[in-house]
Amino acid sequence: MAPRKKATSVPNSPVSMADLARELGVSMTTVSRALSDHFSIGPEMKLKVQKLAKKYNYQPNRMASALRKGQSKLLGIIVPYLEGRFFPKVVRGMETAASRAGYNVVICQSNEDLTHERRNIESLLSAQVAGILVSVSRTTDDFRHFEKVRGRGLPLVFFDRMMPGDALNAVVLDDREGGYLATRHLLAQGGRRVAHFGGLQQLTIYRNRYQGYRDALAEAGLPVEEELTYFGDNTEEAGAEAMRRWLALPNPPDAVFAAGDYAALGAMQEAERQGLVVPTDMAVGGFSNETFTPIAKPSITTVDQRCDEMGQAAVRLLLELIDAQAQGLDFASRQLVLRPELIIRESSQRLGRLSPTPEPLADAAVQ
Amino acid sequence: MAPRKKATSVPNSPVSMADLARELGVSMTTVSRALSDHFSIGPEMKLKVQKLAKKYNYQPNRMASALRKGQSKLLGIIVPYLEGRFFPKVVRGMETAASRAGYNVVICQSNEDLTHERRNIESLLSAQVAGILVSVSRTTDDFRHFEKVRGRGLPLVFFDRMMPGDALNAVVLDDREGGYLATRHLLAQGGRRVAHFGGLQQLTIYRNRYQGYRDALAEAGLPVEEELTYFGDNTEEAGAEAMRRWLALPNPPDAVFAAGDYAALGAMQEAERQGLVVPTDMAVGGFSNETFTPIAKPSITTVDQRCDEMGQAAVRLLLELIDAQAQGLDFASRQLVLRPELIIRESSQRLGRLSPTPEPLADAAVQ
DNA sequence: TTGTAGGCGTTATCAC
DNA sequence: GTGATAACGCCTACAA
Repeated sequence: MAPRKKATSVPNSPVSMADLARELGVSMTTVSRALSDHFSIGPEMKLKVQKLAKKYNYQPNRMASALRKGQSKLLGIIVPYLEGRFFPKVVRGMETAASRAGYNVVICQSNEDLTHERRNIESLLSAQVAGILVSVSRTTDDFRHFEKVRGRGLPLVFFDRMMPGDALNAVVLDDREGGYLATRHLLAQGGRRVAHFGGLQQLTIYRNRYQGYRDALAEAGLPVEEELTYFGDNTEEAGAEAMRRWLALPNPPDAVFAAGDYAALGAMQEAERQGLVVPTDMAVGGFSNETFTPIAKPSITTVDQRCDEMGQAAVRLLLELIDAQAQGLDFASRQLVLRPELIIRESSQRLGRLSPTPEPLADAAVQ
Repeated sequence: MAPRKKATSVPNSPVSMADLARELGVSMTTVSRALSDHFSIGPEMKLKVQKLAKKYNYQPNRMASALRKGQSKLLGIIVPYLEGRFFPKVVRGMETAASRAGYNVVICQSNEDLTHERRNIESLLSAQVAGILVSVSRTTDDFRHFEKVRGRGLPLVFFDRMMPGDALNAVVLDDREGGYLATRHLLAQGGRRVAHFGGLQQLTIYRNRYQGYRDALAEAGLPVEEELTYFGDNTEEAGAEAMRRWLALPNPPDAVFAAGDYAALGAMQEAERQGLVVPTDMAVGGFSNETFTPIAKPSITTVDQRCDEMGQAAVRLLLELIDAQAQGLDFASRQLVLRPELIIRESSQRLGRLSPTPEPLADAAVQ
């Protein structure tokens, strides 16, 4: 039996196509077609149906439609976490783009954990999402769950962090370019010995930022010195620890490019604790344009990741895939690469003047 | 006909209960019951079914189940926006609690706009969510769309910002208490004339923070002076503007409690630009514990909103409502009030010592 | 303890 | 142009 409550207990019970059909004395087919603007329905009939639908505030039952079509109006999103600035901003862009196209987004967090990530995939498959957007967990070294998604013919788009391979759809930042721009800038500001705080090298994004660093050094004819590189988690403590090691060297660096803003901040603070002046004695550049970077004193030079664009682009790509698949077309896999933006602030500016008024925060919010 | 692709194009096509039933030579009923651990099924049969389900990696089609039961495993969330620290953190807590209970969350942004909010509601109703969590848009002054949700018998929980009325389920912060604690602290630090930067007074949260401010003044036997209050958006510029006005007074304040951290920061920076020393000449307290507050120099005293708890508590309340409704029980509406936490930092500490080492960032993240 | 059958709301196919 | 009907996958009242 239908588990729905009696009409008495639920006054505004949802209206179904059958209700409209009955009231108009036509068949459900007609109603369905009129609502989806099918060509075979006469214009005056269409109008009648649509007016009644509006009157009763008819909302199609998406579950029923999804069941019938094997295709819902839901997009699944898997992010490693929802802290910091990056992922919330990307998700924000995704939700905006999705809702413009009449889709809703379902969010899952993998907590940087493979097991969670697998469960997230199952859960989204079970929810019959029309496609999945995923930024791969840091600890993921087995990618069969993603293969399974593709095996089911479900469109899949990676963003920011992708699995290895070529035949993938993805939207990523040109992290190498970001590392290159930041390092070149530090060199241009008179850096002679530029150190690098690198993220964990399992993640492509961090390998690429490191590569950009090396490219910039190579371009300047400088060697990559092992003692000037440190790899760790992007945290203040790790950044401070790296700086302590560097300052204990016989020939310490005079600039540092950190692959993350938290590490940059920690390194900067440690340098100041040890009596150095930033940027004069030690220029600092970070990565991610975290909310605090324009506020820190000195404000921190960093690389912006175009979060919103990334989210919107990923959704657009996914919707194209869904469309193509609905039409039975083959779709060559595509990788979009967004260009990062170097944001120069006080922590790296040795030459030229500092801007007299600090720039306003990008993220100002009312809450 | 079934719109699904042929088996050749989709090798790992999803397995249905009918498939399992056929393979085992039993009825779908048996399979269905075995999978939901129904008492009427023998243990060895249960085992057989569950093993086969595992073998084929059977995932129930939630759309079908939802359609049948009139009840999905989706929770709808409406937030005004996904920027800043607060809402992403709350959503994070919601997703965590929801996924523990086997639910997925669907996110919508209202962009602080009534029209969007109405559309969000329609969209979630259409998606057949099992319940809705909403933080009301700032511009919303018509609440019929929420009444409609309740009219449909769909559980509704407000968080942080609720609509007016009593018979509501909600999880909110005790904003009055937060304002009171912050102001009392500023007075205890020797503030004689404490100013207040207030948010837009349409929102209850800001009215309550203002009320807390007045309560603390009253307790200290001080009057509320109109020239010491300023209302505006929580932005750096507005904070700076307020401070400019106050410093132009014949008898300027020596402390300020801002209902938002961005305004607190702006006010603090403006005071420093005018040559005052924070906290000695001007003590500053904010609200929200934004990511930048521990990093600013001086670090900013603020009120933490227990975001994660709020998200989790809201989901727990919603799930209770869903449960109660499934059992046909009546559920007295309930309002949970979370106690805020005053976080004392450098911007307000005139007495006692400043902590020698700055605390680590709460939000350190790897991205 | 297990099976049969009907229906949730929508849409695609076929017939008129 | 329009209508009747079957099916999507699951759940459950009822029968056996």
